[in-house]
Amino acid sequence: MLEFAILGLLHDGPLHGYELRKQLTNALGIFRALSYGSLYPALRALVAAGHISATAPEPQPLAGTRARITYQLTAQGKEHFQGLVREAGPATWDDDDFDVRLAFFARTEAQVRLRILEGRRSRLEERLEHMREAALARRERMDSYTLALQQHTEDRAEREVRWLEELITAERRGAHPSGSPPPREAARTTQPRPAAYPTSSDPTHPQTAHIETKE
Amino acid sequence: MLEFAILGLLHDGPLHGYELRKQLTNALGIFRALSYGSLYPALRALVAAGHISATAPEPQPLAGTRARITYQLTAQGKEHFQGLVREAGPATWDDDDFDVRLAFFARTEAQVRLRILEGRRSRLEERLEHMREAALARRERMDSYTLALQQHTEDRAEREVRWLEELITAERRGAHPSGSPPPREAARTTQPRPAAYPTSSDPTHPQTAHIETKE
DNA sequence: GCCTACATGTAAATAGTTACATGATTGA
DNA sequence: TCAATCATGTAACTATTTACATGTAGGC
Repeated sequence: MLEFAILGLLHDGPLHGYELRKQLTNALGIFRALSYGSLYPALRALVAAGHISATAPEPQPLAGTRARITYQLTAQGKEHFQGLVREAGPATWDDDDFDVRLAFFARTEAQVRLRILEGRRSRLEERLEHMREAALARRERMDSYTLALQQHTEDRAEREVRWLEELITAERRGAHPSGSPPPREAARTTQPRPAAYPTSSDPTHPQTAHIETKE
Repeated sequence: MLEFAILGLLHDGPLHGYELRKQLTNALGIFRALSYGSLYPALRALVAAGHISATAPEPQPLAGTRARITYQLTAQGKEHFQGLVREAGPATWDDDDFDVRLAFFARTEAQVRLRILEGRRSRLEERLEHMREAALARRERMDSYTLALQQHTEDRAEREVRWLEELITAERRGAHPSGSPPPREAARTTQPRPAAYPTSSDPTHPQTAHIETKE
């Protein structure tokens, strides 16, 4: 999940570790408090895998800073990310994963977006049902705090379902919510297409045209 | 966190593992999908530590079931739990921990309850501030999905702050006496409120916290 | 002189999951 | 016969945090 998020963020342009962390925790809100103890090893693993490349530490660092190492996505990394995006399965429907996926929806094909949104919705509805059953079963034995928590959790889930409903509707209309600017095209690819990958024998859906609805 | 939750649940009476898991996932909503792979080892560790005791597997299991092992809190376990409750520190302010703590508020002293509620609130407010700053900084580079996620996350946090505000107010009114014995069958629920949520997301309507000062 | 923000890293520990294995009973 | 629900458990793995270590530079 962390690697996915790093690749997704790096899609918008090169960044160094420290800044990457800030974006993941503050801007996107995913990863409440990501530690360097997980970030830096992850970055090195991605470099080793060839998904990202690292610049040598800056020879003359800016005033008040230490030399930084800037990471950027390779063509291979871009491919890899797209592969991960398409893999979206049941694991994607729960809390943390879903947020991360949604954060990079602009780089996700419409059909996958819809699958994720609907998967998330039914997951939430399932949970709501379970909660209500359980609540009924033990309603006499519940103190006011448990009850308050339960109701808040239910309320939150209901709200998210309604929100998802809106997103799904917008998606089906082929439009984007909030009348915001459409997802911009990806940054230029400096490398030509890689020749072949071992798993390319798997036939992908041919009708998946990368359609960006431009208003 | 898991051990804390087990001890907390067992406070209400003995349970066997399978049922314990159901309560932790469905009823309390904490632990999205707790696996037996963590539950059973945790139970054994608690037994080894003397915090809970296990009955021998039932000689004659009920129809359609396998022999069960029932666990119950020991006096020592009760003490230990109270110790953990009082330890509530900054780690308690974030998402998962907070829910678990709140779930066992009925067994928590008033002053600790207030500390947790206020800690959680300021944590959320801090997060909101970070998010808004970050959003401002990169608002031109944000696609509609990122924006939608951000707004939903903000909205959720704001709502939780308001909810906490209510809980804190109720707490300050002295709704629950300090160091009181656990309200075993306490908190007569006024109304389960079936599905009476407003259909439109009306931000002006504050969600009523169900901390009824049952006295 | 110390604290904060910037910047990168490692080793050990922790908390949990996944996949597996067993086994009884009920109902389609 | 097959799936589902109930019920307990183990071993291997994964992801992530914590605590530590190093270093620069500006402001109080």
